[in-house]
Amino acid sequence: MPRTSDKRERLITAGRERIDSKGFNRTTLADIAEASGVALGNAYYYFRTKGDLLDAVFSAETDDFRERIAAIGKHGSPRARLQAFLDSVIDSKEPIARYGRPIGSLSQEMNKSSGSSRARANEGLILRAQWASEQFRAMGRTDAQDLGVWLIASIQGVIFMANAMADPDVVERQVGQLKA
Amino acid sequence: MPRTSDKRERLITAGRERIDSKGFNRTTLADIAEASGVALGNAYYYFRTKGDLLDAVFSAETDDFRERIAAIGKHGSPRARLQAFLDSVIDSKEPIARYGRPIGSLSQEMNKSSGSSRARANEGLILRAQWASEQFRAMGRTDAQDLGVWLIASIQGVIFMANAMADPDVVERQVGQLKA
DNA sequence: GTCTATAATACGATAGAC
DNA sequence: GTCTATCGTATTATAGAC
Repeated sequence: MPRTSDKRERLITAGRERIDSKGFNRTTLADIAEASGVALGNAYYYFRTKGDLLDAVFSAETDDFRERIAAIGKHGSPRARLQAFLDSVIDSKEPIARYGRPIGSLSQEMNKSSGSSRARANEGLILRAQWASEQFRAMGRTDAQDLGVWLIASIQGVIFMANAMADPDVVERQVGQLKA
Repeated sequence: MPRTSDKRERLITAGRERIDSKGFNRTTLADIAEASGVALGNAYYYFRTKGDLLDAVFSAETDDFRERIAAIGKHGSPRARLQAFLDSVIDSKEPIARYGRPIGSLSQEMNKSSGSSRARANEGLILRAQWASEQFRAMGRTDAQDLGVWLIASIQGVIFMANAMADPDVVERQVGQLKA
């Protein structure tokens, strides 16, 4: 018996994948547990409720985004950073068209299960907008705030349409336009 | 005993309102039935399954959109028509920021309950994009198709952000920008 | 067509042995 | 820490009287 196990992490990873593709409400704990190779009852050793697991999923997603912008931070100019960010969106065009699930869209789905989840989901979106606004500000734009919100909104919208049209190229063409 | 009753329609209207505000998965049939003043069991006389009711809700929403563009059609120029459409979005900024529920966002929530629902939800989005593309085409734009998709994507994205930020003015400012 | 039960099921959560 | 079994409850859906 190992003193430490990676089950907690496996649950988060599997939860993230299932929730991304099916949505929170339609993803059951049994589902996540099975995908993780963890017994249903055992999952409750790691998370007191389903909502707690969701919170962990959101935190993991936010951490990932922070890592992404940290990596992007190496690019010299704010403009290059924004473009690198858009490139990273294009890179995931296939899963986007298939699942159509920007992390933020989850925020609309929840409310009841865990009071903090909605805030946590929105946090991801707002964090992105803040980061984008910073880049625009560094570019000397006076309307940086609105521009940041606009950029993230546009990406969310494109993801949405690409999913509705089931066409990954929509991501590429539209985000390509955004870069200009 | 009336030969015809408006219960079917009442169920659709109530369903639409509840689903708009709470989402499909968290809206129960008992909930809709009560709001309609229809007994739970009786609802099944009108709709064989919950998914069937959802389909009817989507059809109603699509019909509404067709009416809206028919009314807008009176405006002389395609440009004026597009602007009238954006105005209609701004007009509903409060419910948008509160519920954050563009009809299209439902498409991500469903799949299981009724196979056709997802297609039906996407249909609403695609219809909008087609209409917008037509206007751009009438304006002589060669990239009309992409522009139409872009416009609808932008609106969806803005609605999204406005909801995340719980700020109706985001709708007004961002859609105002789109008009330019 | 409409109603009041109630069946059937799905799912979150817990109990308790190991 | 992990497992199997099960409880409690919410919700879709049906049965059957009127």
